[in-house]
Amino acid sequence: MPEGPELHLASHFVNEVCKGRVFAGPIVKSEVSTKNPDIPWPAEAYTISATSRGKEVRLTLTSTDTQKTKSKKPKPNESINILFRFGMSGKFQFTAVNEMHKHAHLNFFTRDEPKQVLSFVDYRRFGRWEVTDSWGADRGPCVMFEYDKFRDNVLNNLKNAAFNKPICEALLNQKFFNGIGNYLRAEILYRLGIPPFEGARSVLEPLTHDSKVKKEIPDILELCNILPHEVINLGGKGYDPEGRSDDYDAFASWLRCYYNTSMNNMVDHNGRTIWFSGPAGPMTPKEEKSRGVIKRAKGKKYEIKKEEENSEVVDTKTKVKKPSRGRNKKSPPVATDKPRGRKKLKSVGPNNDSIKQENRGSSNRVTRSSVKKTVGTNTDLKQEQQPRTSLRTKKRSSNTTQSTAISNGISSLKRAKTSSVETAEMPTTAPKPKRRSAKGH
DNA sequence: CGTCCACGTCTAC
DNA sequence: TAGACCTGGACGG
Repeated sequence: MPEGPELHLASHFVNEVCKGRVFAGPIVKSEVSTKNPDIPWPAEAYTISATSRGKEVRLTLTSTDTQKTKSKKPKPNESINILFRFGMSGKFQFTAVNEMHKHAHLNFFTRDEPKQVLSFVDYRRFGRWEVTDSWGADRGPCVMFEYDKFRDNVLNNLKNAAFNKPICEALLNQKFFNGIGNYLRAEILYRLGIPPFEGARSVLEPLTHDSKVKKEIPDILELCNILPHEVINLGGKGYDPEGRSDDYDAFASWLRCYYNTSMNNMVDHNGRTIWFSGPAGPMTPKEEKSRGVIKRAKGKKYEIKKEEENSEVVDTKTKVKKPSRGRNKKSPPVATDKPRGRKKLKSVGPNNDSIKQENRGSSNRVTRSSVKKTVGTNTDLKQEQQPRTSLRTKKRSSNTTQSTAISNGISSLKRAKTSSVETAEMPTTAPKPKRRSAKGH
């Protein structure tokens, strides 16, 4: 659930399910959760509410005890805050006690029967929590709900080394772009036709002398606010591959670039995949690596599209060196499978020269990928075993999806100052996912 | 059964 | 700037 919109939706979800409910008893941590702290909270009864800021969610537990106890129990109205970061897979769920998720790592139980539980579920366990009243010290203002401060923080600090990097990498720096993640950076740059490896400073510098004149096209900082709000307003849970629910289609359709096989992708200097259209830009990594993707046609059967003309390809067999640094990619958020039939892409913005579209008609969904690597020069790598490793890539593309509901660029130009979301998300219960997603072969 | 990849940080060389 | 940290789905063999 992890980018700004998902964190915000999660806090909204917590507020919805906790409304009018009283919790009680020990807050239980899972056995395997060893890196995160226990939460000592001996209240007889308490309520739970939540707020979010960028990629963090804060739960506030407030005692509803009435007696001024003598012990160390909290006094009436006394509260504590627990700050959460979701890692790659964190989310909140509210279920019956007997339906607790296998990876529920921090659990808050209701006082009344039938007992239910608010759980922080995080199967990869990259998520973290701590008892603190402050937001992450190294994180900037929220791109969604502290827009003015966010904008000032960026434009007043362009000398910072963080902006020496390509714009696509600077966008993941939470010190300045708190709430932007991998899919949002791709969508933001795509809508403006900005090459991902254009220097961050050169992209942002012009905004410092912006005339207060009203612009037709939102600039990149405005999109950092607008796009997350668009996701919030879709009515679903935001990014959630597991959530093959009906409301996920809206999100899948909203994505125009990320994981869209008709787009290009490249591994950035931090090993993360950036999806884009058009030229990569001047700060493109030396060894341009892209990830391959295999799309699965409806029925099954996939095609591979590869390319990379020059450079030699290292075949998979030849493994390559070191354990990859944990970068990875997974299955599809899935590009929207669009109604095929020629569509015209539209990318908003000024220069959308790019946008290549070779979309012809078929539609497909992205699924896994394969690998290969294109090496410019030799640099061969060596391989070792070790835990996971990998390196190599391939590329392919196809069509599909694409602009989707092209609601044309910036649909909403308004930047909500406060939350306006509605619709709770998060299934109240999650039957175990289990086996593959339908579609038997 | 082995490889790759996934919405993100963290921290050691 | 590499790994580490984790689980698991989708593929390939």
